Amino acid sequence: MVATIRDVAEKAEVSIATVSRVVNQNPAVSDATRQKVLDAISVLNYTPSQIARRLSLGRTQTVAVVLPSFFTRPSYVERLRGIQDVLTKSEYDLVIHTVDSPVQIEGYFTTLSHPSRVDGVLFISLPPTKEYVEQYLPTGAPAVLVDGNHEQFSRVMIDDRHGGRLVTEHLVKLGHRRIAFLSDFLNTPYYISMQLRFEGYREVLKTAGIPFRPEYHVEGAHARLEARELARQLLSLDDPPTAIFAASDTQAIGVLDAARSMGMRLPEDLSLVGFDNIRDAEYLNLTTVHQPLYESGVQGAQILLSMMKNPAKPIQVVTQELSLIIRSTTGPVPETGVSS
Amino acid sequence: MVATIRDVAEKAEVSIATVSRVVNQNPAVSDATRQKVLDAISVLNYTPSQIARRLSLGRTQTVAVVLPSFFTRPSYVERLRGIQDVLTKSEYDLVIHTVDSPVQIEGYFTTLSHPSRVDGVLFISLPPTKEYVEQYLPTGAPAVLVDGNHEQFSRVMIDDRHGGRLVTEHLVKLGHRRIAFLSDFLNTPYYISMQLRFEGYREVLKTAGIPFRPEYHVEGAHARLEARELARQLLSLDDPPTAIFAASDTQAIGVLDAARSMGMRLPEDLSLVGFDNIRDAEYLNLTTVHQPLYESGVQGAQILLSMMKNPAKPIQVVTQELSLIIRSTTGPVPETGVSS
DNA sequence: CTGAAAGCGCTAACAA
DNA sequence: TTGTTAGCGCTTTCAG
Repeated sequence: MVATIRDVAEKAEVSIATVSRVVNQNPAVSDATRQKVLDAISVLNYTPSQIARRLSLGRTQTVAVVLPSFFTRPSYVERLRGIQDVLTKSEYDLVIHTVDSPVQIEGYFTTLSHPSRVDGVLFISLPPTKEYVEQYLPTGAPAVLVDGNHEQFSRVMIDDRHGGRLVTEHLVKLGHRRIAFLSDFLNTPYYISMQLRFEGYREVLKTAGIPFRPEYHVEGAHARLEARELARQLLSLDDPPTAIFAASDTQAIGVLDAARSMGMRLPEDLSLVGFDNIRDAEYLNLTTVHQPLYESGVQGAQILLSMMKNPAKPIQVVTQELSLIIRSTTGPVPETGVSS
Repeated sequence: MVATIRDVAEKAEVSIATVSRVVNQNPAVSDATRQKVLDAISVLNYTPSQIARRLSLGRTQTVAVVLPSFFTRPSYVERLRGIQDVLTKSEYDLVIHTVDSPVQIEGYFTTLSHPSRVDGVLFISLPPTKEYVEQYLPTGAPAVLVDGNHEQFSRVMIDDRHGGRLVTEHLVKLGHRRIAFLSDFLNTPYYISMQLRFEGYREVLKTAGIPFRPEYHVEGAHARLEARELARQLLSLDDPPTAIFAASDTQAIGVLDAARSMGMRLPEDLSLVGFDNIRDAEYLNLTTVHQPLYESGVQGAQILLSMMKNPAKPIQVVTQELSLIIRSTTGPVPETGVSS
């Protein structure tokens, strides 16, 4: 029913090899024959079968991106968009796979990245398993980590610990000493980045001679609602923090709402810093750390493209710049604060 | 370098047909041989080539979803997630294509949906072009419209006009007569849905004997920031509306901010209704119309799956239920309002 | 500049 | 229950 290369060859009265040549822009075809072929193609409304082409070429012309199933989050969407934008311009198809449990990760890391399925893989915010590293990385399709950090992978990453320091230093400089840290659960396989931010936070406290107070560290699911509750909890302490460092903007927004519902004004009564600089952060005038989300996708995809073109290429590591964006949710520590 | 079916056959000392049988769970294989093959497979770490399989089967085992390039919006992401969730459980790969200009749509509708590339196509919020309908729909891969409405397509849709009525009736019932409508630009190829909501709005006004006031209809880009400006404009009129119907929750949130920044309280000073019931709407306690976004993806994908299984299947149309979710941003018209 | 033919890795009759 | 074989639609030597 659908025209094949053979139909075109027949109609143009040439061989299928010639048709293949004109389709692939091979210059070794006379203008006359080329025209005949082109005509036949348009008459028959012919499109080459990608599948056949791929089998013949021995490549799938497809790259997979694997990411946690809550790709609903703004940060994943942004990264995905970056990837999508560069892949669209290439000859590669993009297929998306989501994983939601650590056990599933295992499976995906192995079967998915098998050369029979894809020519390359992008992992977003997912740490590779040891099995994958040992068994598939050496022989399998090239892989790159976006928002991940593993010596044996090409990757684009940020210095999360540094980010944690940036935020905390800013707050300390403003005179805050009661600084809380609100984040995801730190003990999940996904969020090593959060742990690093936490470490940066603690480092700066230490340097500033501020003792770490466990009650100032709260964890919960990565969502506004949960963050709001955690913030209420924090702000209801006998000796509440004067500043909150939320490990993501999404969570910072929850804090914002909690503060607002408790009648507090920012930055007069409370200072707040987020992380990521998602759209809403700008909109809400939230002080935050900017990390290039969209660009991380773009760069990851570009690195992958280059690795697929030249498999001998050495590991490439891109560390993206972080910058503190000071907006209106941070200010000097309130005068009225009871000094601890 | 990678094991093929032939390697397995050799190692197991059987024919490739037998290997193919065990791989495809064909019961006509003795347990003994099956075991031999299975062993060989695991020793060689064999995975069948999907490409070869597809070529042989004459199917691509791939479905494409085509959507506007701003898939960054919560509503698209939700729909996409629904599609992804059902496809993950099937044997189909999902490839994503975005289009950003009407001219690109044209191209995608034709080349993309060509049978050589995909077995099925899902279009999200994209109206099919006449060319596509005439040339490709009859012979090409089955297609379904998610959030679209066209007689010749299977589709899952909502009654947007009805949604517009629901909102407006609610407002009218509360006593409002100065009701504004804030939306995307109505004259783009994408948002027919917005136009229908607008029509629903006007119908109810008419029924209620409320003349339509052009200055109460404002349009702008689909974003919080733009909506905030539009709302300010609306609220600064000499005779400002007492209620605003925002055609999407995202825009409603912009209105919320505008009102708040002008010192207005909701619903005392202003009533506000959104549309979609995205996560944030619940979080912000926004009165809105719930439309099953995630489910639209699920259903669209299921319909497509059934069409691919049985191409003779007639067109399936699912109209999803809409429901008005009354939360805290709507209330009776303020007493102090100057009656018009 | 053009054509013949082998082969990419698999599936599915058809035979045995 | 198993093997043989003919494709699927294309790319790519190798000859001419």
